[in-house]
Amino acid sequence: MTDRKPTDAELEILSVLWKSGPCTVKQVHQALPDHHLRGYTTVLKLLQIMSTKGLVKRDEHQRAHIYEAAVTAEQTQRNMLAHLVDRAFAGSTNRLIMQALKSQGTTEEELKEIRQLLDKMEHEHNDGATHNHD
Amino acid sequence: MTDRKPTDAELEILSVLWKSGPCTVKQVHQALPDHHLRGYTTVLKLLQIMSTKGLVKRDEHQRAHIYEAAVTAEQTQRNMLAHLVDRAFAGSTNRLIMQALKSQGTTEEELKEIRQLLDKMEHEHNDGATHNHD
DNA sequence: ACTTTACTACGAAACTATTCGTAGTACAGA
DNA sequence: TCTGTACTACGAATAGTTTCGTAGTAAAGT
Repeated sequence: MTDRKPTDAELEILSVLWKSGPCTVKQVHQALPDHHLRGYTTVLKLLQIMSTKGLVKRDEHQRAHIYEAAVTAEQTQRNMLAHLVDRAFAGSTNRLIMQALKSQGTTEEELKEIRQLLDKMEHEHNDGATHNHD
Repeated sequence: MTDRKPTDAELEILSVLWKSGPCTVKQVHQALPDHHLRGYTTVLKLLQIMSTKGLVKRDEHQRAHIYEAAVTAEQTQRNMLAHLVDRAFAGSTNRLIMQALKSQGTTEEELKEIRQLLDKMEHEHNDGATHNHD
């Protein structure tokens, strides 16, 4: 349910819904970066399939159905991250983080942001848990 | 060339090659976690396809050909990370890192490791120079 | 009422990934 | 040489994704 792995095309549509909230097919279609390359009915079909998969839910009260993401960005991101860690990083989330840090042109602003989260996590470690330093 | 996006099955095979170095088909097959579920010729076929895609190269001097990864783990990881950032994180690597940090049960050890990399990157920001100290 | 417009539903084609079976071949051992 | 083994090559079946065309329908305009 929450642990589905959307395909690329599905992800593209989910991104629109996450960003814009509930939309008609038309709105989704127009919001796609390459909407002139995709047929309208392609998007419709995709949304229908996603609906049966439980990735989106729809409100049929209007003539033009309203589609809405049924999975949150966070859930999906975590799943995909977990999958990637598994497949390409030999199971090590840490390795993924290190690689991501290296490969981006990070601004100081962003580095600071990460550092703050790091601090927060370290606190939680110290308060809550048994820590073993060997 | 460097920017191919391996499929799941391909990634599984690449992982073996990254870990073990050059291998025969047999060796790859046996190294797969679920090798009893995959046919030998399935792996062979996959390796042949990957060869035409440039993901692996092979040495045909032996009767049993030797396959070797033609892309590095790092390159591939970066590509896949970039792809994921694009698709699922609205282009923000930072958001990916934050999410990854949150979703893992991180040890203090690992947090420290990340912090060190962070320090190093901040230094580079400050003096603008590239210096590798390690 | 009739026509046009804006939608949905759905079948089917095109493509890709993954699977394995069968056929062919080099080589080792009898 | 003959036979069995261990390998490669490759076609073809299956399954999933993505595409869109065509048909049907409700609603709005005339």
